[in-house]
Amino acid sequence: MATPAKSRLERNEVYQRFYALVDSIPRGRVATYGQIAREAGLPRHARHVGHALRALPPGSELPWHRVLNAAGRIAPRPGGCTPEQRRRLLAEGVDVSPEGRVDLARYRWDPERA
DNA sequence: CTCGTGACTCTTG
DNA sequence: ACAAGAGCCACGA
Repeated sequence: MATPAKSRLERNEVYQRFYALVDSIPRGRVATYGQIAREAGLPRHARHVGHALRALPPGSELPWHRVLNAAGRIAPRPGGCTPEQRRRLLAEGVDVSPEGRVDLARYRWDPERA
């Protein structure tokens, strides 16, 4: 068997942890995929955060738009919802360049600091 | 199970 | 600042 049931359950738990972390990003702040993975106790699992967010239903309440890549850019994705992510961030007071770049030094969420 | 792909990241040049 | 290569590992065919 390539995928034991136990692994699937664990994956689900990991996803829930990612969702909880993303959900705790304050309004007007942003975080990176790698950062979320680290906070979840899984360093170098940045891609898994991407997978988790990709599996999110369209009408989700989760603030997925507050998650950017390590370069402080809106992650390009096949869906084509990138413009909407930029729009949502702007609506929260996050300055996003037309190219989708955000100043992480200014907007990065620091769980320790608040 | 193998293989290709990817909402990633880091290091080099 | 950008491009290329390597590392990482789950997902879907």
